[in-house]
Parts: sequence; structure tokens; C-alpha cells
Amino acid sequence: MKKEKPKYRQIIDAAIIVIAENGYHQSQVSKIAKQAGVADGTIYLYFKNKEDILISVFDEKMEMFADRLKEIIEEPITASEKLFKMVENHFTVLSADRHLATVTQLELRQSNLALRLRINAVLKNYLVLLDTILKDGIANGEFDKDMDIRLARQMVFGTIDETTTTWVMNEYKYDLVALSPKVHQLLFNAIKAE
Amino acid sequence: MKKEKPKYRQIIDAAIIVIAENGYHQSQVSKIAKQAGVADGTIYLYFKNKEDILISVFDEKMEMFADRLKEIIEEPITASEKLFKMVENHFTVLSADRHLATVTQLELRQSNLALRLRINAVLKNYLVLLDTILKDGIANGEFDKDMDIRLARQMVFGTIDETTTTWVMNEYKYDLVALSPKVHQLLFNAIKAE
Amino acid sequence: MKKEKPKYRQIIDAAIIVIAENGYHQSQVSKIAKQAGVADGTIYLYFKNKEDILISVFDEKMEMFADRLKEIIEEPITASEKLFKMVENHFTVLSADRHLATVTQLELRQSNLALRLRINAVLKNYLVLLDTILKDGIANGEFDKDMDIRLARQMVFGTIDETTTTWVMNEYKYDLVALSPKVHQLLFNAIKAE
Amino acid sequence: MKKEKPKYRQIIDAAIIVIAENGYHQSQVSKIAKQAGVADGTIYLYFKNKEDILISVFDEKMEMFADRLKEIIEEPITASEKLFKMVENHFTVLSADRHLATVTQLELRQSNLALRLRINAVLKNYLVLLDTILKDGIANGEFDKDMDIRLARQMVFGTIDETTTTWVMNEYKYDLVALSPKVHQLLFNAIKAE
DNA sequence: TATGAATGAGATTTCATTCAT
DNA sequence: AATGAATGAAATCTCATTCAT
Repeated sequence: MKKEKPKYRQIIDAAIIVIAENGYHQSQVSKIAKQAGVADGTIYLYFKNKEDILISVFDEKMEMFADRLKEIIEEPITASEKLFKMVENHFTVLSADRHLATVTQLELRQSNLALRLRINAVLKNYLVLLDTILKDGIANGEFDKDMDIRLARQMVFGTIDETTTTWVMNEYKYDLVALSPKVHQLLFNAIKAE
Repeated sequence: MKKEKPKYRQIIDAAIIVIAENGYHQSQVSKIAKQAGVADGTIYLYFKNKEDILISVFDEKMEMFADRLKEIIEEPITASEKLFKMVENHFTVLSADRHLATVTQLELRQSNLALRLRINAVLKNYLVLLDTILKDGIANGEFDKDMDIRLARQMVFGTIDETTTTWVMNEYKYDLVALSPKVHQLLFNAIKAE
Repeated sequence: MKKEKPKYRQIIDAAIIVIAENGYHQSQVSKIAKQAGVADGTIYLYFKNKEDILISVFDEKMEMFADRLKEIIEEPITASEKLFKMVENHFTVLSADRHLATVTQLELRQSNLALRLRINAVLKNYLVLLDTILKDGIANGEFDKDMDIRLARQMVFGTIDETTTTWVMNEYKYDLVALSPKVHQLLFNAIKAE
Repeated sequence: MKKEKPKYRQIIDAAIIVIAENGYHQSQVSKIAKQAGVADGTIYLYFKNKEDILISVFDEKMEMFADRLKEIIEEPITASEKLFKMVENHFTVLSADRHLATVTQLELRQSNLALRLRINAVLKNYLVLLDTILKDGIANGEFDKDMDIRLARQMVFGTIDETTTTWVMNEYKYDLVALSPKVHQLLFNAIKAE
């Protein structure tokens, strides 16, 4: 399987670095190839086209979030605690890799609509897991049984996303992870059972 | 003042239509000119360059939101009601002009970073007004006096934005304005005083 | 006659200043109009097109050289003295008006071929007068009767022109007029009778 | 070294032909590419931009003149003979390649000032060699020891250049090389020792 | 005469992708 | 598998000129 070949990851990692450092529109295929230490043409042995590289970047990294979230869901803790861990995990991963944060929050959003729709599909898995937390919370009486799950999901994700983007735009100058408790508190207030 | 010249608005309006219908990257200046019924060169009598058209689109339209929000703030109603009206107004304006909604939620975000930073500056005015609502609510005891205003603002804006974007991506197939009460309820829960 | 109208000269003079200060390719019609204190459209009441302005600039100024040269020819002095006065006059006029010098030696040469051919036609009058000096000198035994007048003319003009251009390119940093005796000496040596 | 790649020369040669036949301002990159039998984009693998092609044309060809002149300087002949051979060589090379003559005498002069200054730098090498001939002539008593070398150089170059330009403007309708003895005679008269 | 807003043709350059080696 | 030279389509912006007032 191509994803296991070393050059596949080499190119993905190169893409993140190049995009973070040069911006989306200044990240030519040839630059990514150079950073990856391969020839331009080699890129096309592992990726269908440029868009495919970018989708794969998102794919691979989102998988990380989702995998971690899956573990969280299965832990024997309250839904509220799961929600907290989700927020904290999200912030922790992006704080630890600012290249990745810049790429996902700023640069990749400059891509064309087709790519963004494709990215949204990848995101969906993540959001489905979030739904699971919400449903669990409702089921065990922690969250408001009358809330609109779809809206709650959009609120949770919108808040996390906006908070992260603001942090990136402010050039990481404060501690994002430290905001987790307050963000969780706001979100929990919004959806907790009376 | 250039903004009063009819061709200025003509071009702004044409830009919104063309971008909504063709997407950001397929909106050549010549297409906008044709839609506006002017020659390509005429665009450059009113705008410095293509980017300037897009900034102006955002400028002009965001002004609408901000103006309406200013009126809301001054009304003799509770902060919670103001928050509701803000959400409702936001949803109403974008529901009424789907071209505009598509452009602001999807297409304009594909612009380069420089433009996006410029857009953020425009947004700031809007967010400052939102802060005013939050501060008023704290002052009169409606909202939690211990909340972090910056985070609350990011939550409110993030939620509204995410909700709108999801609606646009779902091709407007449900009634966005009808979601206002529930969205407001979530947001209010999050920040209300105990 | 249009040439006598004040705006005609106004535009010619504006053109020289604008071209000298901005260079040929940065001398748009609108800039010349502004410098002349007239509307863009007004230019076209006095000149057929942009090229016509430039030809007229050359025409008008070359006339000055030719008029002075005619006077010189008619003076009761030797051909060698006439040659000297011609060189000196050429250098004096251009030293006195550096804008004009820059325009004729550098900027106007960037014009298209058609304009340059037209300019050459204007130059012809000047060169015909030079021929007269040469013929007079041969007739009265001062100059070599076997010389090729056409080549001698090209040498005289080529030398004057090259000397002036070098002086302009060296940013007028030495006294051009002071070179007249030496230049004359070289030219006279070349063509004097044995 | 890029100069050895066949496409580099191919493009240079194509540029000379296209510019000579179409004129400077009608020599689009695409025309040059077509003449060279390469794609437009290929041009940019060998040249930084359009101006770089023109500089290179001049560079390459001027080298020819300079190389030949170096050989002449080293021959065991009189300075006067060297001067003659220089004139003759100049005329011979340009007579043999009328495209090149048209380009150097007419078309390249329409380029912008920046390019012309760059071209002058290339010319300097040629003029330095000319200076060597003049100094040699003075040293061995052939040329007037009191002459101003800079002016003499400007005369020699100005004369050669003007003679060549006139010949090109007259559409090569006489034999340029045949003028060499007379041109040399004039120049030699000008500077020979008493 | 004079104005100046409007016109619209036209060219350089970039860069994702291909394919012969 | 890997290379990298070559391709060629595509779009912004300028500015000489016009013409309705």
C-alpha cells in the first residue's frame, strides 16, 4: 500500500513545512518536491495531483485527532469529561505543531472549494465522534435532552475552531491549552441538563 | 466621494454575483466587468486592483451588519434579547441574499492571507460591538461575571459562523433564520449568570 | 496657425520636462497634460497623437540648431571656424538645457522606429547645412578636396552625438562646451587639406 | 554552463531574427519561442525575463567583436593598421549578418534606459580595447601624443556607429565594407602625429 | 474650445503536469 | 521507480484615444 512507503510520508511532511513557511499560494509542487528530497515527477507516483497532496495532509492529520478521540470516547469517564478531553486534545496537538496549526487554520482554507468540500468530508468523521459524546451525555442525563444535537455540534466545533484560528492569527502569543477549562466550561454550560 | 458613484456599487454588486456563481478562482476581472456592464479598464478607475474589489465587497456588506448591530445595542432591551437579535439579524441578512452568503462564507475565504487579514480588520468592528453586548450583560447581572469575554466572543462568533457555513454547504436547504432561538438558547446558556 | 497658440508650446515644453524627469516609457499622455495644465483630451486638439507630440518636440528644438547654423554659415569666416562654431553651438545649447539634452540623447531614442525615422528626416536639414560647410571648405581649399562628403558628415555628426551622449550618461559631470576646441581640432585634422 | 546548452543559442538566434524582422516592440516572447521551436515557458528556463534575452543577445554578439579585436591588437602591425582592421572587422561582421546589424543599430536602442545602460557596460570592454590601440599608437609615435584619448575614442566609435546606422537606414544599399579605407583615412588623419 | 470618464486591446510570466530516458 | 526538462494555457492591468457634454 502506497501510504506505507517512506516517500509518501516524506512528501506529506514536506508539504506541511513548505505550506506553513511559504503560504498556500507560494507552495509550488517543485518546492514541496525539493523539501522532500525527490524529483518533481516523483510526487506524481504517490499523489494524483497537487490537490491530492493537500487532502492527504488533512486526512493523515485528522486521523490523529479522530484516533485520539476514539480512545477518549471509550474511557469510563463522564460525557463532560470527554468533552473536556476533546477540547484539550485538540488544543494540545495544534500547540505542539505550529506548522500544522498554521496549515489547517489558515493556509488550507485558501484552497479551492472542491478541496474544501473534500476536507469537510474528512472532518465529518471527527464530528460524528463528537456527536457520540453528545448523545452519550444526553443518554446519561448529563446534557440537556432537548438540545439540537446538530446545532450543539456546530457550536462546539465552531468555538474550538474560532479559538484556534484566533490563537494562530495572534501568532501563538498565549497558551492555547491553558484555555481548555474555560472553553469547556462555556460549552458545558450551553448544553448541560438543567 | 467615490462610494456614491453609481459605477462603484454597480461593480461591487456584480462582483458578488459573479463570485457566487463562478467561485472565487473563476471570477476574472473581465467577467465582473461584463456583469457590471462596464469595460475592464473602468474597474481600475474605481478599484486599485482585483483584491481591492474583494476588500470593498466585504467592507460594504459588513457595514450593513455593523450598522444594524449598533441599532440593536441602543434599544432598551435586555442583553439576552440583544444577543438574540444579533443572531437573528445575521441569519436574516444572509438568508435574504444567498449570493452574499456564499461569497462571505465560502468564496472569500479562498483569498490569500493578506486579504484575509484585511477582512479580519473589518470584522473587528463587528466583534467590538458584540463585546459591548457581553459587557452590558455582565454589568446588569444577566451574564456570568466571571466569564472570559474574549472566549465568549469567539464562541458566539464561531457558532454563528459555523452554523451559517454549514447551512450554505448544505445548499440552503433548511431555514436558517428559524434556528435563531435554539442558537440563542445555547449561547445564552453558556454565558448566563448562575 | 496652431503652432502659434499658447497651448501648443505649453504642451511641447511640458513634454520635455515630463520625459526628462520620468523617462520615455513613464511619460503618459495624461502626465504631459497634467504638467501642461490642460485636460487629456485637449492634447488631441493640438496634436494628432502621442507620436506627433514627440516629433514636434524634436522639430521645434532642431529648428533652433538649424537656425543658428544658418547664421553661422553666412558669417564671413573660414569653413574651419564655421565647423568650430557649429560644434560649440551644439554643445552650448544642450549644456544650457539638460532636460532637452536628456530627452534628445537618451529618451527619444527609445521611441519606435517609425518615430526615429521621422526624427531623422528632421535631422536631415541640419545635416544638409553641415554639408554646405564642408563643400565651402573644399571649394576654398581649406578641406581635402578628395574627401567623401557623406562620410565626413557622418564622422562630424557621429562624433558630436557620441560626445554629447557620453556626457549625458556621465550625468553632465564635466564641462561639455569646454571640449569644443579639442573636438574641433580632431575633426579638422581629419578633413583639412594637406 | 548554460551557454553551452543548445536551446540557449537557439533562443538567442531566434530573438535576433524575430526582432530584425518584426521590430523591437512587435517581438513578443511567444514569437521568439515559436521561431526557436520551443514552448513559451521554455524561454524562462534559460532567461530570467524578456529583457534578459536582449541583454544576452548583445552580450554574446559583442563578445565576437571584442574577441576579434583582441586578436588584432596582438598582431605585429602598426597602430594605424590595427585601427583599419578594427573598422573593417566591425563593418564586415555587420555586413555579413544584416539581422544582427538591424538589431544592434536600430531595434535594441528602443529598449528602456535600464537595458541600454546594461548594454553600455558590455560596450565598455570593446571601447577599452580601442583605447589600447590609441595608447599604442601614441607610444610608438604614430598618433598625436597630445590628443585627448577619451575624445578620440568617442570620435572613432561615434563615426563607426553613425556610418553603420546610416547604412542600415539606407537599407544596406551600398557596400559598407568598401567604406573601410576612407573611414580609416578620416580617423587616422584626425589623430596621426604631425 | 475644452473636458475627463470611459474604453478595450494586448503581452508577460507562472506553474501543474507529462513523458522520454 | 525515479528523474527533471519541457510544455502551454491563462489572466491582470495599462494607457492611448474617443466622444458626449
